[in-house]
Amino acid sequence: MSGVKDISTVKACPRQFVLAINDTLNVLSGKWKLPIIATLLYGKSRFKDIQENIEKITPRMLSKELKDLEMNGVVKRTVYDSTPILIEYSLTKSGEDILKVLDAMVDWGIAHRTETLSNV
Amino acid sequence: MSGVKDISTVKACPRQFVLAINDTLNVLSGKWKLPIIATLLYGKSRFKDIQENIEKITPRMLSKELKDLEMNGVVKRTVYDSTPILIEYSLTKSGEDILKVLDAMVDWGIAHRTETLSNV
DNA sequence: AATATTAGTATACTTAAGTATAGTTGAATT
DNA sequence: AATTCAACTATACTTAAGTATACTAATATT
Repeated sequence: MSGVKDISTVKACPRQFVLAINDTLNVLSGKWKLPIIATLLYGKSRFKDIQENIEKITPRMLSKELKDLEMNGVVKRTVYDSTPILIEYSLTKSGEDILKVLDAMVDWGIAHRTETLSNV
Repeated sequence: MSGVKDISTVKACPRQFVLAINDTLNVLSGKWKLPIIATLLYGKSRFKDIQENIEKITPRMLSKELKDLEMNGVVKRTVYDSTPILIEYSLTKSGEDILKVLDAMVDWGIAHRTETLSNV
């Protein structure tokens, strides 16, 4: 019921829809956001693991993006006060739910490739 | 059947899914892509109209982004050989179908706001 | 003939995003 | 006591994205 369903609906596209789309794009855009989210979906959780899983990301970028995702409520950082200290990154509920968006993107991307190939 | 349905599926996320997601992000990312697509969905079609509809976009950026979207098969440029010459921009089938992605983004964005507010 | 309109292009510049490389802190291992 | 490891931070730099301002070519209007 919250979705944009057709063009006539878009004509009256409310501000909160625009904000919602921008929030979503914010979480997904940039070179490393998607690899990081995918890695966390896959189950890897420690800084080192994520870094090793994503070839060529620098610790600087990983740190920056993780902070960014944490601030945006997509990633949760947990410090385990064990010895040695363990820091675990995980997706929040919202973070996991973003799969639905990725799902729609996969569908569109594949359909689009088919579409554009058939028009050559 | 092309969608990413759950985490176990993601574990085996095929290359073509990644490519598809990247294609989609490519079409949507940047400061002006969404406003342009929204304007075309709304029905405006001439360069001037689009420019007037999107406050603060420079002709340079509009020109660049339209070319980009055209190359990506999302926008179609039609030259009407009338006097005066008329150039019309419109969304392709794929371009219109991207509404489904926007739809998923609206849903996630709104749910995410609700979610994060409830966690304060 | 001078001015306006549409659909842009050209050049120079600024800001944002990302990279490279080295260093830090605190505990653990040898 | 010296080295290693995890989880980063700091500084300097490059590349990409976006802005500002002015201009052009082809017609149309006054």
